Amino acid sequence: MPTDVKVTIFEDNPIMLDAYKATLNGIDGYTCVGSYSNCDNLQHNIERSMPDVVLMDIEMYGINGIQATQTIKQLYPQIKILIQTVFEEDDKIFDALCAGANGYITKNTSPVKMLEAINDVNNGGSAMSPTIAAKMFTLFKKIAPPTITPTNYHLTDREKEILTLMVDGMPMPKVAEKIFLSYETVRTYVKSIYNKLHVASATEAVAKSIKERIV
Amino acid sequence: MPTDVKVTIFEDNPIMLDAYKATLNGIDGYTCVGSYSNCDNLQHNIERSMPDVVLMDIEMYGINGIQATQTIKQLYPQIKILIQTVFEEDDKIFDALCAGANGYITKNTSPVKMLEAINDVNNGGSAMSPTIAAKMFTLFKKIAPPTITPTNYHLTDREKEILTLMVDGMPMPKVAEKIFLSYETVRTYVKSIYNKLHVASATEAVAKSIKERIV
DNA sequence: TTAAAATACCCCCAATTGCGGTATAGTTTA
DNA sequence: TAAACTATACCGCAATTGGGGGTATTTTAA
Repeated sequence: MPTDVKVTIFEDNPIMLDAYKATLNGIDGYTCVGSYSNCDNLQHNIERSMPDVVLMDIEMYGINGIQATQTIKQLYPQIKILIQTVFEEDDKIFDALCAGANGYITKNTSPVKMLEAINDVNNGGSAMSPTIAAKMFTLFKKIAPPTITPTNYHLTDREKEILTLMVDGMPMPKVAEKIFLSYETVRTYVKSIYNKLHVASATEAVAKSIKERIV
Repeated sequence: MPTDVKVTIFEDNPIMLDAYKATLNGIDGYTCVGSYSNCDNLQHNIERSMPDVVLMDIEMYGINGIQATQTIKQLYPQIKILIQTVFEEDDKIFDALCAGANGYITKNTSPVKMLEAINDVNNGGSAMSPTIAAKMFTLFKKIAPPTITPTNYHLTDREKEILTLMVDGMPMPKVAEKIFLSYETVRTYVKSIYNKLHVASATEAVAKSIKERIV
């Protein structure tokens, strides 16, 4: 028999907290190893329970779920975090994803779906409610569009290398130093980059590179 | 009794095509209104079947699933498209999302899950296999701005205005001309921007502005 | 195999930028 | 009301950049 999936719950509402705990402990394959109604002593509580999966309420007093997610992920990247929320706000989703959440489900999700989601994240996948997924798709399209038809500017490896350093704001003399080329050579490459990108300055090149994800 | 969800299938493999068709027609609530093994006469086939949901194989001869998705979405944005794939390549997912897909599931998905996914997209949600979702999360984090908490650099309106023009690659003399300020004044603002952004050059400022969506 | 890229290097010169200042008038706010 | 901030403007100097011209190998592709 495989080991149970160890779950720690963070949930504002004590009634919900108990309900989740009961659900988990009542079903084979899952054990609730910790349940907390706030994120005080977060590190201590995580270290004591050492869960596989954390079920994290996003709306909590004090430290909120997103901050807690960040903290946990920093300390223990292998712990999977499943965010739970009543709201479906775009920026919250966005923040949660950036904080390193592995899944994002709404609170009206059925217990069956919830256990499924816990399984999914525990197995290295991600779980999302359909509405959340739809929002993520929308968000994705919003921030991704620049590369609908990625133009190929035929930059050589050296050119891409130099362009990348330029995007990091490195002045050419430093670039030359870093990649062991003469200053003049770097300048020659930069000129070539400008030609290929149809720009006339470093700022333009950098802007275009980032916007069109050239580097 | 609610109307059946009308589904049109595009699938390379005739055996799979028949299997999907049989599954759909065999279960209450779903009707297969069209099944095609390629995307020839795409528009005609869509117009004749007028589905609620399209089940689209991504790997097909001739017009591929992504192109077809784009075409269908352009013609009939209300039709939901569920992409099906054996592969789980990052750029395919990316392209499919950009083309306007509503869901993305792997072919090893069980019929139950598939019907669920069809329902999800039909109800305006999105469906994703856990592995796909995980990949999307990763992709998302890669292209999302690195700032979890967008830093407020307290730029004044003028500073933002000038920074915006810089991001467009405009040299300072041109900027001065454009906003009717003296060249030296623009330079003073630029210095102030660099201070606030903690950068030392135009390229750095531009890179930071775009990456952190300051402008 | 021959032409075209790609790689690497150099010089000059004018324009632009970065950095250090200073200064004044007006507006906010503590 | 005094202090702080904002918007505007200027100067000098050194460094960096942009644009133009070169030259020479090596690798790639037609």
